[in-house]
Parts: sequence; structure tokens; C-alpha cells
Amino acid sequence: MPDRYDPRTVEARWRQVWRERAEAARGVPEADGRGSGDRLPRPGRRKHYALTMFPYPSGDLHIGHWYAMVPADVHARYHRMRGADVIFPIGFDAFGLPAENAAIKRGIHPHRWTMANIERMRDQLRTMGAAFDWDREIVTCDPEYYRWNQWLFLRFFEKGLAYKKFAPVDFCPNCNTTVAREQVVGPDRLCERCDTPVVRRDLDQWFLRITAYAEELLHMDGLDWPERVLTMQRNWIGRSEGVEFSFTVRERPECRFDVFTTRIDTIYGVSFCVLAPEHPLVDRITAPAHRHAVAAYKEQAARRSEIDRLAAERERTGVFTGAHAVHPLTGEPVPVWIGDYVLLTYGTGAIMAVPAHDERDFEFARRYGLPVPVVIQSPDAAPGAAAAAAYTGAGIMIRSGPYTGLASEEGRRRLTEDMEARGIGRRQVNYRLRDWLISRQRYWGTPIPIIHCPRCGAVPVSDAELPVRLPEDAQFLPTGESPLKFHAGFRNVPCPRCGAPAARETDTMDTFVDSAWYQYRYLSPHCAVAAFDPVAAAAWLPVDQYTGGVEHATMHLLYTRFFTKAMRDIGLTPLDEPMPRLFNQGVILGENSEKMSKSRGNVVNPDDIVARHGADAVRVYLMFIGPWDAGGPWNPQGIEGAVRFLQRVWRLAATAPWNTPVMPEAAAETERVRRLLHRAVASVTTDLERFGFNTAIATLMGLVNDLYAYLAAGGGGAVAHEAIRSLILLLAPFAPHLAEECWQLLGGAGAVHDQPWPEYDPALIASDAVTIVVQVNGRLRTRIEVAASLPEDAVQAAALRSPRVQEALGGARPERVIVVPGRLVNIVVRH
RNA sequence: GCCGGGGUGGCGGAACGGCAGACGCGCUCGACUCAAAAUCGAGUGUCGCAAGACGUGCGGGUUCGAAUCCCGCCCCCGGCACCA
Repeated sequence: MPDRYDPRTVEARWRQVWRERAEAARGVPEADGRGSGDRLPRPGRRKHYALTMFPYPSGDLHIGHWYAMVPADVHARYHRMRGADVIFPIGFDAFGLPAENAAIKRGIHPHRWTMANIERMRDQLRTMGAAFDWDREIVTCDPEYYRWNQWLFLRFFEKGLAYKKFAPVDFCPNCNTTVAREQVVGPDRLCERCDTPVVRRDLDQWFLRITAYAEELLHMDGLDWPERVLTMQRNWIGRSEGVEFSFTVRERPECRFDVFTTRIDTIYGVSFCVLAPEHPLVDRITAPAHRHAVAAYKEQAARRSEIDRLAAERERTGVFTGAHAVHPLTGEPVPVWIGDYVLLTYGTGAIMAVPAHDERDFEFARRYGLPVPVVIQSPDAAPGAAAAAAYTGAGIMIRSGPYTGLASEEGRRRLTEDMEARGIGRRQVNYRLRDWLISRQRYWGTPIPIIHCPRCGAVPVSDAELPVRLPEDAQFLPTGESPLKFHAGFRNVPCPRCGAPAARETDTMDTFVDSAWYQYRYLSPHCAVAAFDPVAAAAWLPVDQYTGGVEHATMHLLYTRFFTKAMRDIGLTPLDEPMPRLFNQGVILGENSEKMSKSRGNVVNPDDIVARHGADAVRVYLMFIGPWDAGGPWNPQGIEGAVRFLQRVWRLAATAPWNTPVMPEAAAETERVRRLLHRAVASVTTDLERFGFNTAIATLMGLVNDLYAYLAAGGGGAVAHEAIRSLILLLAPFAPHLAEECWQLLGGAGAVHDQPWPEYDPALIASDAVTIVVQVNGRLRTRIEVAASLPEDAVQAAALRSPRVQEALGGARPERVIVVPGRLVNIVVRH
């Protein structure tokens, strides 16, 4: 027996064993093509579907992947030892721009580039020692995967949930494609992928109607998700309730425009209206004298969305159209302006402006000398004072006709009801959420299965023709244009309906479509007759525990919820939510507590560290750094602690003297050790339930320290054996290789990961002697040892008797004594 | 500006309203060794010889007792931000 554990040889050996066992256990594919094989949960077993967000095959597995996947693996392994039938699939999010960029730059076909990367990452993932179900692997660029993206798209299309629309969209000039609203980040409107500012373009694009589910997506009661993700989704959807009503144009009574407001209580304070510059009515209502100015402003506004982005101080500008709108309640005319602070894409593209009670309108009115009538009395402003700033809070309505004197909330209710009753307004709910733009002008994605016929319009490809495959012989040129556009064989096809020459759609789908339903495909990855086998789906779904980064809060996590709801309404699943439980891990930082990046030179390469210390040490250290959701800096010396800990465990298993009897001097310690063990089992178990990996490892370290002390004091025998055996089982999810090795050293039968999780005896956790903290006026003075069963008054008496307490009291009479059973006595005196 | 999450030794971090600093890193000392590494043991919040005092971003409060609860501030991280 060597005197040191050598992870390099041992880990590789066990990985080989696991691989052989997995091969042997692999089921024979079923002849009917359902493809779920024999992998359904066994009768009588609890099922557990663990899912970690699949990686993009960039070609290198970095420490962030380890940080995301290792604790997910530990949790899944723990459930397996608790007797659940666990699936823990893995795959690759294999479509996307880097592959295509490599093709343009280096002439490697995206498919070859991607597959070579996957090849390499599979090996790296294997060194992690995670219990992934490799026979469920999915690769989204495989036509057998993306044909089901197309199939689902066609179902969405039939339901009116997928449609093509000519609209202003966000375009990334670096990625040379349009992107979805969710993929535009921050006030500078940067592309989520490459940080380039996006520009606005008017294009004909495919959308998925996620807004049809805006209301339902706000129902999050059943979701055990981090609060911040729920908040981000809520903000993103941006529901607001108000009233929609219309104004008639005085000069052109046939022209009316709608406005939306959440503050109908301020309607008597309207002093002008503003239309978005692109509003369709603008040209018709503009008076001849103002045509020139209006045209110039429209021109400037159109350009402004593309240039001059860094002028973050947005000034509210506009021009007068010369037209007036008739106030629906007072009949007074108010001027109609256009201004680019009003967005065509939200609400009705027009607003009633109430400068006294809206900051933007106030600034606009100031700039152009428009009146600012106050109609809400602020509780702390002098009545009748001119407004120095917009007051946007609640108050008493003034100068508001029959509503004068009402509280603004009450006025809001009454006005809504009255306007609805009179047929001049209606309750309206607006959402900030926009439909999901899925068109991408790139090659390396799922072709959208539509053919454009000059006569029949957009005609779906029939299911039997799926998949619409990407042509392999595309030309990758640095022109910024999609290769599909110029591929005659791909593009020129007859119309499926009338046979006339037609053009295939050349846009491909956003890669977020791939991951919007991948959790279904994992259940029957080889299913050739459907997107997934409903029997397998019924048995395994929903996902019991989903884990991944928070960066997907308003993208993937919103899209996948939408997909499940849409799939439910199509009749594909009974589920309302695909992932009821979500946990977000934190980010692992460089040694200097900064984000890891090549330019900062603080990148930690897991391959190097694994080569030096072994995968188990990396696993244990990553989980020990701190709470999983907090992330934290990588400390290169910190891993030494994990290495030492694992060596100490191995030495216990390899050399502990449990054949020898307990020395008499250690006999008294034996009961204590047994108690420590049972406490450790309890503590590690609850920690694993709540993702407390760092404290679970701390507990295991403490147990190892206790065992060393016990053995050094002459302990051994059955208790030592039980303790070491349980220790190995508790450690098995964290350090799977070492645990297998130690299990074998202990003579355990079978695989350590097939063993049941250790049980603990609650009676042993509550010890019979307890240490009571004694305080005087809340300050610690002494501790006393008493029997746990000692009644309260006896504990109190014992505390009062103690010399240190007597000294601290200095003869004073205790005024009050608080006894917390089993914990503490606090004696209160007045001096 | 609004919404989340944080602020505890030299460092990463522990702590159902009840012993602040578990566990680890680092450091100090000791054992083993010709020596070193490895390993094992002891110590390690600050001030103090000690008794003790002081300590969880700052200021208040509730409580017998507050890192933990409440109020007001400061700072850091993340998200949203012309959404009418």
C-alpha cells in the first residue's frame, strides 16, 4: 500500500470503471423508434430530474463550467443515494455564431469546428467525474434535433403563435443579424453576445407571440425560484393598468388618435398631446405651415436612433403640428405635438401630456413654454402655488370638474367607470414585453421551415419534408450576408401548394429556440417519430431541480416558460411550468476578485489543476469557497486545504486500526465520537437539501479532525469503523473517485454510489450532558455542565451557585433570571 | 431614480434573537528529520502580564440578550430605466 493517495492514477482508473458499467447498463434501443428505451423510473421509486444548463461548445471547459456543474452533480448523486431514480442529462448548445465566424476566418466548416469542440469538451467533462447520463446526450445542430425545432415552429405557426411582420427591429452590425429585445442590454443598447451597440432597422422578420402569454407569465406562485429572477421577469414583462381613450383632431374631425394613461385622474391637467414621430396620423394632421418643420424633425428622429447614442442625457424635444385635439371631457382644444420621447412601440404611440404631474411632460412644457395646470394637490405644497416640478404622487384632485375634491385613487376609479359607461374610454392593460424576434440572418442555426410563394404567400413546409437541412456546401465569405441567401439549391424551390417557383426562407432561428424545449428532448433523445416520447415525458417531467447562471433570467428562462405554456395549449404537455425549482449559482472570480478574463491574466485553467491535484480536490475546493449562489475568488493556495483534507480521509480508510480494540483510556471518548458522527450525518444531510455545500464540507472536515483526535487518543474498533464508513458515504457525492477507492479499501461491496445514504439516530444527536452558557446582564461569565434532563429551576440554581457568577453579582440580588433550556441562563441584576 | 442582494479577523467564509469568528487558507511555535519536504500536535479578532475591556459598515431603537428584528444613513455588486 502506498503511503499517499495518488489521484492521477486512481481517478483515471475509476472513471474507466464507471464508463464500462454505464456501457453495460445501456439499454437496447426500441424498434418502434420511441427511443426512450428502458430508461423510465422504476416502479415504487421516486423520480428526480436534475438539470444543469447545457454548455456552448466553445472548445474549452473553463472553471466556470466546473463551478456550475459540480455542485449540480453532487446534488444529483445525493438524491440517487437517497433512493431516487435520477436522470442528469448533458448535451451541447451547438448552434451559434462562433462556429460560423471560425468558418469565415479560417475556412473550417461550422459543423466540423463544432463537432471537434464537442469531442474535446466531452473528454474534459468526463474528467470532472460527474454522473452525467451520456446516453441521453443531445447536440442541437444535429438535424435529428433541429427538425423538431422546425416541427414545433410549424405548430406555433398553425396556432398563430409564429408570424412574420415588417417592423423596426434591433440589428447588431458586428454579428450581422437582428436580435431579440431580450438580447439588447442596458441603456447603451449593446448586443448581448458581443457588446456592440445595436441599430434600428425596418425589416420583415419572424416573431413568436410570447405576448399572448404576458399575463400568465406573471403568475409565478408555483415557482420556487430566486426572488431576483422573478423580479427581473416581472419588470421585463412590465404590466401596467390604465385607460385608453381617443382624441378627435379639431381641424380634421375625421382623424382621431388613441392614448393610454395610467393616470386618468390627471386628465383635467392635459395641456397638450404628443404623437410619436412615426405615428401614421402625423402627416395627415400637420398644418401646411408646419410641414417643413415636422418633416425635418421626423428625419432627425429617424437618424437619432442610430447615431448619437452616447448623448445619454436625453433631451425631450419635439415640434408643433399646427393641429389641435379636443379634450374629451372639457371640449377645450389642446395643441398636438410630435416628440421622440413618445415611442410608437409602446401603448398607442401617442400620449396625453400632463406636465404638472409627469416629469417628462413637465420638462417638455418648460422647454416649449406650454401651460402647466395643476390638478392634483400635493399634501405638502401650498395651495395655488405654481408647480416648480412635476408632482407625480397621490393627492386631492383640484380644478377637475365634477371630480374636484376626490382623492386621486378614488378619482381614478370613478373616471374609469364613468368613461367606460359613457363609451368614451376603456380599461386597458399594457405590457412592456414584446414578441420574441427569432429571425437570424445567419447560416449556423435552424432553418425556418417556410417557403415564400409569390402567389400563395408564406407556405409551411410539410411535416413529411422535415428536417429542412442546412446545405453543407455553403460559401462562408466575410460579406456579412447569410450564405443561405446565395445558395441557389437551398433557396430556389417550388411552392408546396401551387408548384410555382418560390423562395425558401433563408433566416434561421435564434439559438434560444433550441434550449426553450430541450428538457423534453433529453427524455427520449433518439425518438424518431416525435419531438419527445409522451410516456417518458409523463414519467420524468417536470424538471425537479434546474441550476444555472442568472444571466438567462429574461432570456432562456422566460422563453422556456413560454414554450411550455404554448406546447400545453397545442396539446403536447399537461405542464404549466417546465422547471418549478431553480437555483442560480454565483460566479467564480480570479485570484484578485475580478472577473476572469484573458486580458486580466487571471484565468484559472481547470485542466492544469486537475493534472496536479486531481478532480476531487478541485470539486471539493470549488464547493468549499463559499455559498454556491455567492461565487467568489479562486485562491490558488486554498486548493491545498482540499488536497490535505482528501489525503487525511484516505489515510483513515487505508490505515485506521479498527481491528484493534479500543484502548481503555479512549473508552470514555467512544460515545462522544458516535454522537459526533450522527450529528455530522444530520448536518450534512440538511446542508445538501438546501445547497449548503460549503458548510457540508466544513462539517466533514470537522468529523475527520475529531476522528484523528480519537484515534490518537487510543480509540479504534467498531465505532471507528462505523464512523469512517459513514464518512466515506457522506463524502461520496463530493469526491466520487476517492470515495470509490476508500470504499474498496474498507472492503465494501459494490459501488459506493449505490449504497444508501447514512441514517442518523435523533436520540444520539441530543446528548445527555449539555454545556449551559451563563450570562450576567447579557455578558458571558461562565459555562456549566449539566445533565440535559435537569429541570429548569435546578439549572438556574446551579448557575447561581457558580463562583464566577457570585463574583460578578458582588452580593447584588438577581432581579430576573432567564433560562433557555439546554442553552443558556441569563441573570439580570440592577446595580 | 426604481427594484434585488451584500458589508463579520490578514484572506475565503460560519453562526433557529442566546458562547461572534465553525471549517479552511496564511502565519507562529513544537514533535519527527543530519536537514528539508510531507505529516502530526499546540496557538492565532484587537488591546492587556493578567483580571478584563472592546469588537460584525455608521447612527439610533426594540429586547433580559441583536451580526441576526425595526428606523435613518454610507458604501459595494447585480438588474431595470423616456414604458405614458
